[in-house]
Amino acid sequence: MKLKELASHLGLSQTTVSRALNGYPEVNEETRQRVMEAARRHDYRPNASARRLATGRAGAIGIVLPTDRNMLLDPHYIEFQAGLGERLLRDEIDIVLSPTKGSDELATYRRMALGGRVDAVILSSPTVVDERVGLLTELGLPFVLHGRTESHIPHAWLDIDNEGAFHHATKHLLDLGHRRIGLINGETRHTFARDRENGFRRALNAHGLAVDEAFVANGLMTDEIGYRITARFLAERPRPTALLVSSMMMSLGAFRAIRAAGLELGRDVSMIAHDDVFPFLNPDVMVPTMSTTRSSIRAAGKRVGELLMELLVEGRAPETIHELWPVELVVRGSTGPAPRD
Amino acid sequence: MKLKELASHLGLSQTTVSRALNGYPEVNEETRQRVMEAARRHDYRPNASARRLATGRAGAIGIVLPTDRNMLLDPHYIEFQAGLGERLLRDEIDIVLSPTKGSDELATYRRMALGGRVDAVILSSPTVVDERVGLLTELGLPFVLHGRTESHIPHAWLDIDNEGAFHHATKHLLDLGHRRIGLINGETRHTFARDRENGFRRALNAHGLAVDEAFVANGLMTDEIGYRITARFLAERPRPTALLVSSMMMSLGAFRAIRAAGLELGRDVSMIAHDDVFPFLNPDVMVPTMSTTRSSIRAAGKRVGELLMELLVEGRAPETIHELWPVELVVRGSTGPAPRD
DNA sequence: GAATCTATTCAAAGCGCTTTCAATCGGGCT
DNA sequence: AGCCCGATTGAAAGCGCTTTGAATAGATTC
Repeated sequence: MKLKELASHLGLSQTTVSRALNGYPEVNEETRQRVMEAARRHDYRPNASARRLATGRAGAIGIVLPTDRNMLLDPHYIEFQAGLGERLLRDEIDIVLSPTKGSDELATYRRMALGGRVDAVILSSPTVVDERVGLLTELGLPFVLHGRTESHIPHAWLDIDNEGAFHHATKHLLDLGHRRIGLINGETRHTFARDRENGFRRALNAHGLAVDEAFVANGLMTDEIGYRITARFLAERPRPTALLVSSMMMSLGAFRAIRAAGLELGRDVSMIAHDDVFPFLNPDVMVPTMSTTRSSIRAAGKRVGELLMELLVEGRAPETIHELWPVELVVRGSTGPAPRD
Repeated sequence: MKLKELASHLGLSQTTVSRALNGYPEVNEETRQRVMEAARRHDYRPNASARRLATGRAGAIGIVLPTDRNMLLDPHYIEFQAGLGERLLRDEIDIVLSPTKGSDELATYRRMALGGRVDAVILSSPTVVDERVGLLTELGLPFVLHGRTESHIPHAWLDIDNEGAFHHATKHLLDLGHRRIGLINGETRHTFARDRENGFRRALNAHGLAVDEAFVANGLMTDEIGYRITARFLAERPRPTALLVSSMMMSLGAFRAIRAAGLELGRDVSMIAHDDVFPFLNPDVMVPTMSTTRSSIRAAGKRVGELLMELLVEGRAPETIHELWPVELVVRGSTGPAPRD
């Protein structure tokens, strides 16, 4: 069923039917009801491509999906998407995933912009200096950055307070008497990793402590890397009495390494991990329960969707969109007072 | 830059330029080169909507994404998507995610089909009786089912041999002398869960053993549920000496429960978990290493993408597409001989 | 030299919508 | 009666691309 047919069925012009369906005010209310009813009865759906072509709007927002194994292809993505989708659903906006090989990433953004497949894109896991911001600005494709990057170009972003979170967490450990604290972080090129490290260092410095570089490590946020780094840390003498871990996934590995070293989490070694709140990994039911800095990545996705709509529909200026979310510290069983030497 | 402009730039008609770019044979080779070169220089990209409208093809395939927390919103999804994307990338096919609330799922498929946003869809995690197959067939929207469902309607599917995998795993445990084996499975409505249970039961029966229903449990495949079910199993007397677990995520919880009960994995209790091969969770580096039934969900995604293209481009008949992948059993450290009573 | 191919190019007609610009019809006003 | 106005509806022009049906020019055939 297309518009034309529907219109002739009703004995109306396409114009009127189109207007009625799209909520234009100049349509007689009675006519509108008739049109709506007929549309429902015939299960009419406007053809997406035609509508897009006519309006110039794509009705979709894009996410470039790097398919390389070691990109951020992990639960973070899907949770974020779920939140985003939750919001976009309301306006029947689709999410277009454009798979890409790592090296072609920029080209893929270019393709998206020029091809008119999407009205805007989401940028995730930015690096400290992220060229995507410049590219998209140049291409004129609206975007919201989830995270932050150093750029003089004004743009919309939403980030959590990584610096503050890890500062807070570190301070908490210091207050518990810990003096040798290890940082198990994501890859250095990512802004969030740098920010977390900054928070960590600031807290130590404020306490008059130097950072032991042997206890700062970065890597992919996987179970395995978490295990390796922790094992390495615990082999040092003296070893750290507390660990700050950038992801729950890594903390799983860290946990194993602690046990493998014959130590007990929460007593011999304390740990605080950053929790993005995954439905399948609950720090509350771990044994011992895991202390975390917590911020729902799903909620962030939802909010980013909202901001995107403001950008697109209400024409809000990108440079007015800067949101920094506070991160709460949830103290649970994996943190305790520093053991006596 | 649009086609019209590019054409007038070149002093050619839109027709010729369009043909040159799309590889039609009736274009002079020299002309084609000129066109290609100009297109590159001007960074020309055909407008996706216009092309879709003209050809009737959407150049995208759809995935309905249930945003409810307790649907399959977990790492399985993203890994599958990554594999799918890897393949679709080659043909510049997009993946359109249509977020939906659980209850509106069917309506979302309907919307996708009628709106012409996608050329086909992927169906994931089917239930034993899955109404989506009927709906899509009726709507005439091509699809490939990842998994299986009971349906008299011919359709394309790719599944792993869940029955065989768990039969094999159970048999292996029996051979090691285990007699009380627990099954920690996904939700019963999913076909894969039913198939795995069937494999489990068949192996026990073939061995002349009755299934102890107290040792069969189903639930969401999360860390937490894995923990709870295992704790319950281990509280029984006599308790099971081996566990069959439907996901690595659950096995993490199971592992904790085993330890919490003061038991040792691989000695007091054996475990075999199903591994979908996540990059962030490696059974080889766990302590002890985890025995698994292994099948890469990412590889499945890639293959489904391939099948989709055969369906769409080559016009292969859906009913000729039935792939059942064997699942390998990888014996590692978490399985050992049954302890003496 | 006329007729027939062959290779190449083009004009124009859609694809199914939205939107501009006009047209129509009563009623209200002067 | 004649004119203006608000409310409602329509005809037609695009949106940027693909594709059909023709046209053109040079090559080949008889």
